[in-house]
Amino acid sequence: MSQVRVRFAPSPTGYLHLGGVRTALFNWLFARQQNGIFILRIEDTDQSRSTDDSIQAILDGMRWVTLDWDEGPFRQTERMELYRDHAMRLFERGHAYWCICSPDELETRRKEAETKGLSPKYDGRCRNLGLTKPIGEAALRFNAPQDGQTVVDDLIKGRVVFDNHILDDLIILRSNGYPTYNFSVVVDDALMGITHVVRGDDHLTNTPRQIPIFQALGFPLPRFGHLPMILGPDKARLSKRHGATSIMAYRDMGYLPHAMVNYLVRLGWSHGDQELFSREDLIEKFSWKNVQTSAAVFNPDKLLWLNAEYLKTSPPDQVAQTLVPLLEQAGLTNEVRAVSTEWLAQLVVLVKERTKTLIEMVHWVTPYFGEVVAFDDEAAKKFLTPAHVPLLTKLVDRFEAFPTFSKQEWEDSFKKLVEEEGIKMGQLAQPVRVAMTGRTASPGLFEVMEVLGRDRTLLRLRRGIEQASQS
RNA sequence: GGUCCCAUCGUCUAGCUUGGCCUAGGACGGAGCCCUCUCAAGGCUCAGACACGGGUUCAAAUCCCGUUGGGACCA
Repeated sequence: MSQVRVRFAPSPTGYLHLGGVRTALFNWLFARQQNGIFILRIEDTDQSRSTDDSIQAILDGMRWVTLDWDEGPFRQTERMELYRDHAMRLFERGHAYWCICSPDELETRRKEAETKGLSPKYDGRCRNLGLTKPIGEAALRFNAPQDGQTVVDDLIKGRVVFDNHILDDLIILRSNGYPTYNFSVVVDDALMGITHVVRGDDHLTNTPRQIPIFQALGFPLPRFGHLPMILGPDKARLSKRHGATSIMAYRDMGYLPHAMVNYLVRLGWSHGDQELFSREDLIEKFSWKNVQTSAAVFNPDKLLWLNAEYLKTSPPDQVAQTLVPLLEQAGLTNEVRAVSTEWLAQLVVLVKERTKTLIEMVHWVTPYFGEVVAFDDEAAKKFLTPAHVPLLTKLVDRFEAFPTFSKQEWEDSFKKLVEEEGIKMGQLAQPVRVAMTGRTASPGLFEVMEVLGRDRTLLRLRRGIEQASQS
């Protein structure tokens, strides 16, 4: 069998959305698994809606989720000659004819047919006129077969049969010389040697229109596969009104690209009960037969959970690295430069169990930069009062007796004080926590001290005592 | 309107090809308990589904037919 060649062919009419990424992902996985070729093709024939910004957004999005392509990006607007040549070839072989019906005429006739309860398809008026060259405004129509059936042996949906008499003589070249969608895809898929056309199932009913064109052009048929749609919570096709649907919006919200990929692949595909997949896992285990036939609702909660999983299990130094630009955005540029990458990784380890996104992580990590920390008003009001001064002072005195920081020794010393005072851990822990982090919620106290180091721990505790005695 | 696709917990899904192992499994979310210096994380437990109706069969979530309900495409 010849080499697998698949493609992802988005229209550049906006950002790259989640559904598109999933389609690209399935194609990419199949290509990688089969040692095939993955092609990126930009379907920008509809120039009125296509923009260069959108093309850039597609490339950026693909790169972010690291779906690399082997050929392309091709642009349809650079291939106009090919479409015209092949359209003319169909005309010369008698598979297409010129049609001089004006759009207005077609519209009125269509309505007439509809009121009579007939099918609204083209009535074939110009089919046998035998026009040899375009006279004024003329479109080229494909002479669609009307007998028999077209069978699609779909990779995902199985065998789907269409009666050919429903087929319309669709326009392949508009009167302005531009090809129509159904024609340009066929030409591209054929010329690019695509072996498996895998796209959204909104294209399933386009397939019987396209197959006869492949055949008339004398090209071999690719296999087809139609992926189910992604729906919003209201079961309507996922769109902007459901909130963020741009892949890049998720980067900005602090999601990890691997978490996105893991989530998206499980939306419509499964491998038993497995939820977490490495890239290698996916390439190895992916198969069309485990792709779901029905549409799936996008579930932000599960995505969030997955992101948290990836935050917890990814190598801390890598997480730290992706966190740096976000810290800089948060105004911590100088602070970040002042510390080592090892220390940043240590910070990630400190907070990763408590955060679900990189944005949350930024928030959790900020107290550990700089010498001193800003106290949260509520927290200080509750836990740094004059009543807390004696106890905190005792603790600092004991800590200062240690020439160096030792997690075990400091923790023992802390617990001993608690015991001697006959109080509960929390009664001392909370004031200490607020003094060190400015907040009432933080990682374990002694982990925090470890990250802060002896000097900063003592400095912050003293500052806490100052604050407490002043309030 | 026509054609096509789809239908298991709230959601993602396993199971359906090759009926019995299904008193339907897992995950997210929810509830509760445990752990605990706070917040998390983690552990354990619970609630929660085969759209409906007919067949076929000793036996159907699984096969067939229909109904209903979603969706897509064609304009």
